[in-house]
Amino acid sequence: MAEMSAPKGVRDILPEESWKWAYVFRVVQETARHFGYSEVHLPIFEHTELFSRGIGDTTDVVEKEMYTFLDKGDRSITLRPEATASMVRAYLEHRMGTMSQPVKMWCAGPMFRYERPQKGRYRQFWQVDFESIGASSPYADVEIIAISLELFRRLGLRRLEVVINSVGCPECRPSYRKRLTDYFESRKDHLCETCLGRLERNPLRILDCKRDGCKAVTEDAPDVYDSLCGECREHFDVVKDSLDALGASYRLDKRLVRGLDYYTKTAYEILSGELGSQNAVCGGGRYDNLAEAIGGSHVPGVGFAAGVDRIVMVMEQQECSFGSAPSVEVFAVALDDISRRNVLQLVDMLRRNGIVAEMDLAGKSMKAQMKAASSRGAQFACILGESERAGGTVMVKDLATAEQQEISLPLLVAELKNKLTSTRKG
RNA sequence: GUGAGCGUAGUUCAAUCGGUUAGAGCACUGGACUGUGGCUCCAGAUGUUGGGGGUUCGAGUCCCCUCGCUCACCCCA
Repeated sequence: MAEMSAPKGVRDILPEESWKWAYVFRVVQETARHFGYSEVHLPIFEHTELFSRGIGDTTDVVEKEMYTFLDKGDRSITLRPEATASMVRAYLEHRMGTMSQPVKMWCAGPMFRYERPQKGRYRQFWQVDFESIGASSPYADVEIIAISLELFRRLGLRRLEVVINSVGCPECRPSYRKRLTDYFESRKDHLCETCLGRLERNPLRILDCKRDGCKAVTEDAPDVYDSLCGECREHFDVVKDSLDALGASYRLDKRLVRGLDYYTKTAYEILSGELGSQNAVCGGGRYDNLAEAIGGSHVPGVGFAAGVDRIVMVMEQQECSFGSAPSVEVFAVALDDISRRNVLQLVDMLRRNGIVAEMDLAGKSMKAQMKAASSRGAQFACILGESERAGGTVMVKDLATAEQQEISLPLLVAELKNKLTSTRKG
């Protein structure tokens, strides 16, 4: 039944998984607070132009991966493929340049890219995005990298690889680009077809081609580091020194590129070996020319985005803790129809007192209610029948030990809380 | 956009060389046990074999198309 299934490349996060996601978001939120980043909620769609100018109209993302449509007012609208452009747009639109700089914000939400789905890649996927806008100092870059490291440390991710590079700035990149183009031009016949295309549009991209032939050619390609201008070199040195000071290990990789003019200086990614071929769990860098590209004044910025789907995937693979799973503390059981009314009141009273309580909603027999109580994972069953009604009591059964105890109604909450504290967390 | 593998019940899988009415475990519902879950036993419900077309006396099985899933290329978080 095609009409009964979700569109290709999207997925439902169901109860068995959603509590794990909630845990990840809680950790993100807390980490953001400790680093002084404020949460913002930005729109899921924007003017198409924001992305074609902000991301670059020669990128694959903009050329063929965007969900773009005309709305009823004939405006070209695009479901956001990433969050950075919106962040900078919001910064400019709300004149955040008048605030104390940098402005540090984060957001979380779904992103959309029309791509062929595969492991760790969906058409709707979730990212958490941190941006530090308005400071050009390398310490802003370092803080961004540090947040992502601390976030993953708190989540318990292991065996991550941090890869960093500097892609230069509008001062030094053109000359590097020229040297690179000249170099590849002379070895054209060794390049694959896609790289021949890249040669004209974006020669930096050839550096991370995975084909053996191209890889071999890139071995002797001009080094980015030799081409960095003084400012970029100094910036990069401070970033590296600071990471050393923080005890963070990283690998330099001159193949890591962001070929567009708005991306400047620091570029980094954090990779995990548990993800298959979509191995980046986080990626980011500096974009000092993005604000201008989307029509604003010159505002430097740096940030990262981390993929929530992939984070959860790695955490599951590495059996990381997601805190405690939601659990039912009390399941109230009615022995007859008259007791159902009392059970309803009982459950209501327990909930008001902060106890996780449930009851049968399907009109089941007592036996089936008991079964439901244990399949829901309840710790206690509170049984209510004719004799309990008469005595103003409730029969409390510990479902793990099968011990039973009749407790009078006024004492019930205190008794239950007492029994629960031994197993309760947080 | 390109390539490969796979689609049978909610789920995991079975069904001989193409042969009758497509089965089983788990899960679900009910009962044995009329006020006590887990264990056991019994019973029940659930399928357009992803969809369409073709070959054949006969198709879950073979062929074509299509859709979907998975992985990889590509790209990225």
